[in-house]
Amino acid sequence: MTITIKDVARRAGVSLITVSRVINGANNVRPDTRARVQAAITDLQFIPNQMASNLRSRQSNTLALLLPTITAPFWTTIARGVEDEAESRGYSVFLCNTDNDVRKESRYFDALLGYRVAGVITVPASESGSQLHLLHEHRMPFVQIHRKVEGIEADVVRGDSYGGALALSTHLLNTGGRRVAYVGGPRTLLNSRDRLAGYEDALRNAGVAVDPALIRLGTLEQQTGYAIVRELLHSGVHPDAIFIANSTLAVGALHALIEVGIRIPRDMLVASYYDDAALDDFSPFMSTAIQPTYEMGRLSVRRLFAHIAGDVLPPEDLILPNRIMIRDVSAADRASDTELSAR
Amino acid sequence: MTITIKDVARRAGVSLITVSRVINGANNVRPDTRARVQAAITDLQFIPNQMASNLRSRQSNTLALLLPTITAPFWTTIARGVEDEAESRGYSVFLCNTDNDVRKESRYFDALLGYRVAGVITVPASESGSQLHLLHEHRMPFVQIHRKVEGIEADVVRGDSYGGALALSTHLLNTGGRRVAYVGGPRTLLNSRDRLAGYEDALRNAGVAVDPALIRLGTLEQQTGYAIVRELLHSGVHPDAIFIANSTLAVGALHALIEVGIRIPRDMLVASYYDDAALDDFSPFMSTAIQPTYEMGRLSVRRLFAHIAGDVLPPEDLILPNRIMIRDVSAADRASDTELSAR
DNA sequence: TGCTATGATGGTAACGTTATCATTAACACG
DNA sequence: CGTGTTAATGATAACGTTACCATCATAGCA
Repeated sequence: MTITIKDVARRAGVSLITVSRVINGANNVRPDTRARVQAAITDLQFIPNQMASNLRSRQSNTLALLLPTITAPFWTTIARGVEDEAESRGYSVFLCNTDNDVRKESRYFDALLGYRVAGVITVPASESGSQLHLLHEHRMPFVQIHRKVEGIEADVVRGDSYGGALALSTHLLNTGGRRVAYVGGPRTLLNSRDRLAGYEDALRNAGVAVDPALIRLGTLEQQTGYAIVRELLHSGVHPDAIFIANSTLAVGALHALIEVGIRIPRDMLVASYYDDAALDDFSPFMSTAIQPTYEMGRLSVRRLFAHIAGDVLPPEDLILPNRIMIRDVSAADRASDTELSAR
Repeated sequence: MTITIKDVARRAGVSLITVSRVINGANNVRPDTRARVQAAITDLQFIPNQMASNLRSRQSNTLALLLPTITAPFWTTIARGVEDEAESRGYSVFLCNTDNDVRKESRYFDALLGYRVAGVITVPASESGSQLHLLHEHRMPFVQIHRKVEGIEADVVRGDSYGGALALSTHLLNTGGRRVAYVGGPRTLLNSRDRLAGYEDALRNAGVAVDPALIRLGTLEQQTGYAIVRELLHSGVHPDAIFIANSTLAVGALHALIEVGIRIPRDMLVASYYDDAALDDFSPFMSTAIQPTYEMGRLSVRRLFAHIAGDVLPPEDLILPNRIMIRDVSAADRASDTELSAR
């Protein structure tokens, strides 16, 4: 029914093996033989069966990429980086959407192991509950992006959360912030911890005491950002600046600020992690840290290929710098504003 | 090296076939035998080799989904629908990102044919240049979403562009619009044509002449929406309402309106196709048509499975209704506004 | 008791490709 | 001219699973 290598061989008047050699670009085939085989392949519209090839050769030219969701630019830009780098090496990418659900993630792990993909790049669905050890146990090469599962000794590629938070927090302090609030994710996430540490160190470096009342942590949802900022404004702690450590939280936070009529940067200095360039217009006077998502994707593939090639590399934290965009007014501009701490 | 069905069989004291039966849920295995095999599978952490299984059974439990890009909610919501429906039937989905590039798309077609996936769901990269006939020639079942390739007689699942455009245009006319402009995509796209037809019929139904000067078509980019609206405002045709037939164009168009200081709906009635719910706040007074992306994904999988099952169905256009959100002020409110056609 | 129907299990070949080794021809060299 | 070396090609087995058919035990029934 379907065309096989056998049909091609018969038509070209050679053996199966010679066809196989042509397909795989072996160099020990006479040019005219190669041409005859190529012609037969074209004539018959032959497309080699990857299943059979992978089975026999015990190899695969497919990678898998697991992402928490494919509806946010942060993740999809990573996917672009992964795909481009993989494609340049002749590999296809199996894209999987975990929805941050460790059970869905586990099902994908099973499927990927079943398909014997060459390697896996994953943003773990959870830093504590992910069954990443499954991959280890089956000797499946893998690289983590952005998150790091506890107890797993393996590579992680991620942005420099500590550095980004330090830079933005320092900037807020330099431009007049004196009571700088922190709105961020839970301590259970590596990047959230690092960002909090960057914030705290910025305060310490500036000789400003860390006030626990100004530090608000919550889940990484828009709703949460909104709720936290509303509470912050009504709690009587009177922040004059806010550092928001996550892009999704920031959207909610900005809504809360706008709703109450707070003007940025006149009434409140704001700096934030911000991963969706499309939303830039939303916040023209907010300094931001942007993660190198595309590069994270590419680097993780490069690292993965080293493992696939069999290189024995000690597990590493590969940290890429964030892009810091300074966009609010200078301290001088703001100092002239008498409504400084009105709220 | 890797664990195979053979190892499981030896450990459980049964033949290969019995293990295979257990894996595939055959019902003619004694419960205690089944339990022994299950135990052996668990002990050995055996994961069946899908390559071998697919090769021998000439079947696959994998579908492919090709999308123009994965960085826009419109497409990714389709992906959700496809994945959910596929998963409920025990199928995995190979997600592919064509970037609207027919060459990239062709490479994916080759890969998918090579992997002998069970079927393909695709948003063609182009309605004229896509090599969709490749799938036909290789008897690969497929369903198109949103776009329809010329000369290909096959199913298409899409939103009711004509109906959506008719409804919104009619609404603009009903709420006081008299010179309703049309901003939309090129006539080369099926949905763009349908939307233009809906707009024109709305005018005809209302007894309003179609003025070519008010109809502006362009590429589906934000930039284009911006440029078109600026030109429209400076061209002297004085529209008092605009129907924007595409979500991406709408973002640019709104920027242009805001920039010039036009207030919606006071100075200009606006209605638009709008597929990104996240941007809703951007346009609180704009009526919108929202496409049933999730359902489009699910329906296309259901249709695809009918083909995979071997049902012979005549090619069909499966058109799903859009959700129409009416959100601008009423005609009465607006009529009292003396600045009606100031610009 | 003998016969058939049914359920449980197994043996062997096959899916379409590539790994491994073998074979042949061509050629260089002393 | 014989020998060794290399290039081109082929034969066969194997990858890990399932299709197909066979076998055997058990039970039901006349």
